[in-house]
Amino acid sequence: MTVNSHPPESEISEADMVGGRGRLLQKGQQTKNAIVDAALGLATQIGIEGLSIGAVAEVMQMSKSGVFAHFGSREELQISVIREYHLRFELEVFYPAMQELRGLPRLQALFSNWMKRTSAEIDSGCLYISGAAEFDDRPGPVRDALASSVKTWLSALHRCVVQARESGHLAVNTDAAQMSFELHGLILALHYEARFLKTDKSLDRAKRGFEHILLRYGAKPNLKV
Amino acid sequence: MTVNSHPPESEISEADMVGGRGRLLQKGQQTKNAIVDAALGLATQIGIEGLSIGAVAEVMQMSKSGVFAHFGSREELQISVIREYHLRFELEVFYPAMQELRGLPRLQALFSNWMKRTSAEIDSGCLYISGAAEFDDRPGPVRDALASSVKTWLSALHRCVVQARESGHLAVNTDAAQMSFELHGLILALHYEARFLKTDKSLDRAKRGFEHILLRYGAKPNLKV
DNA sequence: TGCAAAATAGCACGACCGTTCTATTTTAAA
DNA sequence: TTTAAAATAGAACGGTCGTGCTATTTTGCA
Repeated sequence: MTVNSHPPESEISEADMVGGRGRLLQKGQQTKNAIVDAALGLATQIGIEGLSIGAVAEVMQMSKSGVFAHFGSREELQISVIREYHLRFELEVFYPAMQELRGLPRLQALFSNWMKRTSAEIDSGCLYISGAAEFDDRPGPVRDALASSVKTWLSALHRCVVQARESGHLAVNTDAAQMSFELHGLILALHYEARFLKTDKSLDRAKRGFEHILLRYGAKPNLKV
Repeated sequence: MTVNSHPPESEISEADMVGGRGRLLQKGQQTKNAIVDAALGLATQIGIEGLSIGAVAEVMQMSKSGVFAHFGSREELQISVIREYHLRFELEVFYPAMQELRGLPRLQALFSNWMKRTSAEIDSGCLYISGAAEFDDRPGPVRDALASSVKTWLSALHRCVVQARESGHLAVNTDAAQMSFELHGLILALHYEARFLKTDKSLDRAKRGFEHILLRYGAKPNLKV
């Protein structure tokens, strides 16, 4: 087999083979990425705490020790999964919204993307929500990584609300922290009722709740939702 | 030792010794109640799924098989814990609110009790919330018991909103399901931010959110919160 | 092509899990 | 007080877990 020939049975996609600066990744890094990807898929189903190296190894068709060697501990694997989730959340929810105009349009895009991500993936829950329930009483580095990611995201949301107020899109006396809290609640209710209770129309409820909150904080209803 | 003498080292309280109709409970039933109590304490900390017979046995200072014999399976223990939680939730949140006048006063009491229960217990989370995250992808009798309890409670909330509307305390066009959804979101956000993120002022945020929702649905602001 | 280094497999260990079986103790009624 | 039943303990089983150790294979560079 020559150097640049394609390995015939590789399940690794092209995208996994190039790093941030276009350099070809070593085999080990590719595998590690694939493991994290598989582990994330498992974690969104059975939870971060339920994540086991054996289960990941089975999905990867690797030995336990082979998987283990990439992380050195289960905790490090869990943290890697959280970091990966953070990246995807940014990519799917945050960055696209940044394309929108500062202020209300951006806030609407942010919330809309957030809702989509929360409700659309039927078979994979939100790690930020399930993880919070699992680790609210369990101190340690996993909890820290999780809380740090969540806080980063909630701060971004808060900042977006402040910008909307300062752009004149919301009432000048808008309490940004209060509004963020209420928005967060809508997402949590959407996740709870759609995913656990299987209530239909939950997405519509969240959308209408969003409109109610916008009205309360003085948004001009001249923009589409 | 005579028949009616107090066992000197018993940790079982007087209340555990009488059943619903005042009949003295058999020893086995007392022990079972104590086990469920201990298991509930554990479950609120480490989750229903994390609940292990060995851990319960250690708390109870009993053997694993001794604990096991009362339930026949771990699943049955988990379901017993959920049922006990349901009873306490009713006792603490639902029944006291039923003392209030039908309509807005009762709705306010219901939500206030709910908030208190959600936020006050710092070291013990809400089983309905943590359980939802654990079992949203895991079918089976435990999930069914959990979902059934939650639905019972949410139905009671919904009914209370309908009564408030029909009593003229809320706007006639109030969408009770929508309002319930939004109230649920506030509680979830309170739980998330107070318990996981340790954000202070979360209780105030929930209270203010409640006022916002009341205003939106046309409640006369003539009643204390 | 050869060779050091990286990646992976295989195995074993101790710990905990739920569960079963059997023996022992405790209870409650006769 | 006797006695059958209920409650509990103890040991053991097969399973999975995370992790360490030691081979073996694979990789990538000189």
